[in-house]
Amino acid sequence: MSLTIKEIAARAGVSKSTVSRVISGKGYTSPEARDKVQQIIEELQYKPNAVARAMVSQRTNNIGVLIYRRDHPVVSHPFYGKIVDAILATAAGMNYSVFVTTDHDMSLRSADFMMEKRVDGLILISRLQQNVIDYIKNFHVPYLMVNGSTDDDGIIQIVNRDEEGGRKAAQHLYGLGHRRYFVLAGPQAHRSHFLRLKGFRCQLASRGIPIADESVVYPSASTFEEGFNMMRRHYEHFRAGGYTAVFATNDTIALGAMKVLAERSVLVPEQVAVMGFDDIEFATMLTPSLTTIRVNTEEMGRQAVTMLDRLIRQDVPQAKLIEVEPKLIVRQSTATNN
Amino acid sequence: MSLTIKEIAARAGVSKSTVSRVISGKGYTSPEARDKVQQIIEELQYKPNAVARAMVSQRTNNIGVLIYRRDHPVVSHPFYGKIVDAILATAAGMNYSVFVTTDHDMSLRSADFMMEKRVDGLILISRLQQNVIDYIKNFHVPYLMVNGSTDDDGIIQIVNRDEEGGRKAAQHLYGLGHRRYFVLAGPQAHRSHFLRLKGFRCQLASRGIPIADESVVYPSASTFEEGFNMMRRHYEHFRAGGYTAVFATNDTIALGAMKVLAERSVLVPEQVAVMGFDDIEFATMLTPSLTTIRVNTEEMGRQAVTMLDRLIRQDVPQAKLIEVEPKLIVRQSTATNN
DNA sequence: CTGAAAGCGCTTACAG
DNA sequence: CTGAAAGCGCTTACAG
Repeated sequence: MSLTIKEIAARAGVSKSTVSRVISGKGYTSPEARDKVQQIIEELQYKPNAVARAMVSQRTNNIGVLIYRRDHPVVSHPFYGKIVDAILATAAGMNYSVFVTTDHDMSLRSADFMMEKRVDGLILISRLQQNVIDYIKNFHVPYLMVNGSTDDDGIIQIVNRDEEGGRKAAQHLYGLGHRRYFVLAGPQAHRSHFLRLKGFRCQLASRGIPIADESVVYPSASTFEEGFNMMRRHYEHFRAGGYTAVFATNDTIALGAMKVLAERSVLVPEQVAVMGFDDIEFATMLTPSLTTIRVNTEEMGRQAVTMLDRLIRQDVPQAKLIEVEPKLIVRQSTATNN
Repeated sequence: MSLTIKEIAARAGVSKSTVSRVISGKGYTSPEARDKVQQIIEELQYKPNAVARAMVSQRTNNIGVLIYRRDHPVVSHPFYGKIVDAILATAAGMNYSVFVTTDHDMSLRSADFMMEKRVDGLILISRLQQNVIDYIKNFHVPYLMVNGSTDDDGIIQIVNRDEEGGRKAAQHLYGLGHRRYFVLAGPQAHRSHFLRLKGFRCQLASRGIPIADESVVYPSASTFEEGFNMMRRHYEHFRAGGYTAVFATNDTIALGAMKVLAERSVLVPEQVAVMGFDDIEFATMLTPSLTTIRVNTEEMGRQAVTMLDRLIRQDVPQAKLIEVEPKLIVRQSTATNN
């Protein structure tokens, strides 16, 4: 059927071994043999069968990306999608192909998939269940976690400095003169949301402005709908509280809150300043555009693939935790009028 | 290293053949042998090596997704990302793993990747260069195109009924009483944008309202930035024209235009109604939320995988063109005040 | 510098 | 019902 090395060898009048050598560039080959073989390969557009290669080399040059999302799409997720994009770009540059798998329910099935496919390594994104992690550990594949949340500290992680990001957000709002802050904090079981809130609070506390518990509400998911619902539910309380600034632990929650403010004709930023976290693409599109803390997703994706490649090549990195730096992005939602 | 069938066979005291039979469920095996083997497999968490299986079965159970985007991220693309998500979901249900590849430059390299990996089939998304298609044709892999744009009519395509969608958009605006329409039409080389504009125009022409050429501007890319820039550039012309409705051939262009209107304090929908096309996730999030024509991306993804699977299994479908139905989604940006 | 042989981990006829 | 053998398409020592 498909062209094989045997066919190439026959046409070139050499052995399979020789063809293999010219393809890999390893071992000696006479210039004549080499030219002849290369010409035929070119002519017939022969591509070595990667499956066969993987069979003998015990390397597939594939990596797997496993994302856990309970109820939401994943690749089109405005934040995780960016990480996946960065992974794809870096992986392509390093000659890895990538399997993308998502998992809604019992995550073992999709993990199995990966194990059977014999990927060289695995990138876990977001909050994986511990049982999935334990399961993966049983096999020999190297793996690491991006923006994860786990108690398992044996695991290499690529994360954003979320606590510092929270501090930057607080510092920005504080610098604008705000003193009453209303916070929408996503699921605290997730490392990111927890640390963002913590950093935000700590920074303000250090300025002598502790955030009261009544000023913080907790959307049960980091989604637009939840941000919207929680802001609606607590709107009266919010208005009564004299808050001049809203901080949400991610952009989509912030967008949900802004939608409620728009409904109520509350002007942003004139009456209330709003900040999010992540810097998703939409943040620039709405009016007013959203001030946020940008997570360097490109760097995270790049580090993930680079580190995984090292793990695969047994060049074990020392660091268990790789952190990327967040950055304040000021836009209209916190602009001062002038 | 890794557990092999040989090891399982040894432990169970049977031959590799028998182990293979109990795993595949094909051929006869005595209940005793079966139980014993299954127990050991369970105990050791043995997973058959998919690479070896692919080697002999000549089937990888992998499919590849190849997306072309000149300068933009791809997986996080608000529209294509949704299609990819639908593909992932359907593929998982049919026991395919999926490689996702994007391609910025010369697209042959990433296509090569796929050919070497020996995917069982390929899904091409968006506008691929003809040379890539020609290249892919050279190999034996089945492939089809989703939301594509090609002159090549030998190719199986899954598309949205874009022309009809354009008509529906026109019908909606017409029904609201609008008579002066300003249109931002994305790259006309792309089938979707071309047909959406065409449908829109035809529908109105049939109502006796031809759209003059001066009422149509052409963003050079289907992006927010281009929508924004073009609306800005033509703003004076737009104001002078007495337009009461804006139609953009996709949502992100519409969002760009809306941003300009917001800047100029033009009220949507009170002064100007705005419609997009696609129904990206963000359409619901901004205020006013965007009225649009929803493309059934789930159905497209599902059809793509289902059809590709049939191609792979040689169950060749007759239809060259599979169309999915668009749907009008009315939101705030065209709401009538009441 | 080159070819024959063995082997990667499976599956699939084919004997028995 | 079961096992030995061949083979999928490569690569890698090993002789020559």
